[in-house]
Amino acid sequence: MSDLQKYKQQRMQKDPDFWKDYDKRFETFKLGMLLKQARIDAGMTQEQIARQLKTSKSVISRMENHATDIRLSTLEKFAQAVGRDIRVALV
Amino acid sequence: MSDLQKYKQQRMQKDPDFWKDYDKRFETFKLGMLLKQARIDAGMTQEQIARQLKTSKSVISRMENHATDIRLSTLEKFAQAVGRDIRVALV
DNA sequence: AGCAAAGTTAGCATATTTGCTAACAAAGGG
DNA sequence: CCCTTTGTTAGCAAATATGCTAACTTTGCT
Repeated sequence: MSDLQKYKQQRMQKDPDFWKDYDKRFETFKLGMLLKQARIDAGMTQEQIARQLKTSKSVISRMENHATDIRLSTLEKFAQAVGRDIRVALV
Repeated sequence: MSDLQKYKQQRMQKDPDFWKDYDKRFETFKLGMLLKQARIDAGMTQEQIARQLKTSKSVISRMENHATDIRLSTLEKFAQAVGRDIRVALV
């Protein structure tokens, strides 16, 4: 089962009304998953990322889960911590 | 990592002050140009964009010139105003 | 089961963007 | 030139992300 499916199942059980706002939150969710996947691909824990960004692991967790919006600079810092770079384009 | 990035890293250690805000300024510049170009390509004035975003033209000008940082939601709104969409990726 | 590492969340303080107004500058047409 | 449109900038208020602490939960391991 994919991470996406696992996430949905767990979230539905805890928060049955979640599906109502699902579409609204989907973009946020996708970004969080992108970050989480990048971190896992780099084989790092949230705390390791946090140390690189000189912040605390709670900040990282929020970025991956609850962030409603995010600044480009924050995204950039996260990317560098996992040894990558961001690309933003208008398509 | 590109040669430019390597050079900057080495140079940054020797000369921290000069390169202090280099990345930030350069990214801002690039982003501003991207937005401005997108607007011009769409054949729109800053005021037209502003009306779509329900804000004032000064906000648009600042985005294109002086914005030091920007939120993804803001970028997204701008993109929609010029009939496009943003794509953000970790590369 | 018990323990430790990893991850989540809430509440509050701080930092920064964003929104707004108003004045000014630049560019172009009559 | 004069006038209009377009673009720029500063300063302030409001909205929002970010930073931090601390408690809690989950996961994996022995």
